Amino acid sequence: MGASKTHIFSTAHNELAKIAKVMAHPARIAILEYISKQDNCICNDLVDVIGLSQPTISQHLNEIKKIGLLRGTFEGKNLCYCINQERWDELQQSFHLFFSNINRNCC
Amino acid sequence: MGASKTHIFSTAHNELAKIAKVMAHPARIAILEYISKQDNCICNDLVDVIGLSQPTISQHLNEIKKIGLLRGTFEGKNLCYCINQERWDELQQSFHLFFSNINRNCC
DNA sequence: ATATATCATCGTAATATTGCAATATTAAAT
DNA sequence: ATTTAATATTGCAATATTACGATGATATAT
Repeated sequence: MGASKTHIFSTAHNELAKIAKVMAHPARIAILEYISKQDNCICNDLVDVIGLSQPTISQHLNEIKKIGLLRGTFEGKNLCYCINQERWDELQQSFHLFFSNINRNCC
Repeated sequence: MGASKTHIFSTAHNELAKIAKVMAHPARIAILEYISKQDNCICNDLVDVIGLSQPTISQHLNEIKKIGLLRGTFEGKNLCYCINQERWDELQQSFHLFFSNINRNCC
């Protein structure tokens, strides 16, 4: 085995799990936090800030990009990107809904 | 490699990543949602509800337990548990803080 | 006491993730 | 055109995760 049986779960459950998976690594949390606090788009300082190799940072950025959290140009020299705020708000709302939906009468 | 370099990240980043990791699987999202919506503690219906084998469900429950999200007794027959609401609120707050901390002046 | 039901643990196979060195690609600068 | 700087891709090794069958432990029912 080793692969998740995604087909037996609802789209909503798979979606939230996918988002959580991106956040399930301290490097990606650190990257997201760093970018989200910047005044401007950032370019080439993440490798120094985070402390992982350039290929590893690049891979982590790609995971973050996959769920639509980054805006910017991704070609050539001086890649410049920042948080996609609409998407950011969507994710925040997804987690909020998940955690809000609890039955306080239990136990 | 294969293992995360947790030592180079802050405790806060590692903590949030650890929580997200638990949520990074649709089965665990489904389990958490199901339990959190119940009126009473649940016992032996998760295997049927989720659709994974009993050992697999047991493992997922253990992951959820590790971050303190479950309350109840865990030995013998008729295991009975529900959501630890204090911890639930803590996690909600953690995600809320993470997503709130964004600089809206960028780009 | 024995059987039954429920949950945990062990062992194992399949797959995914993490990380980096080496290399490739891209665009600007000289 | 060549060099240089920034990012992406490839390939690989180490480790982690997912899933389940088999088995073990525990408590209730008969």
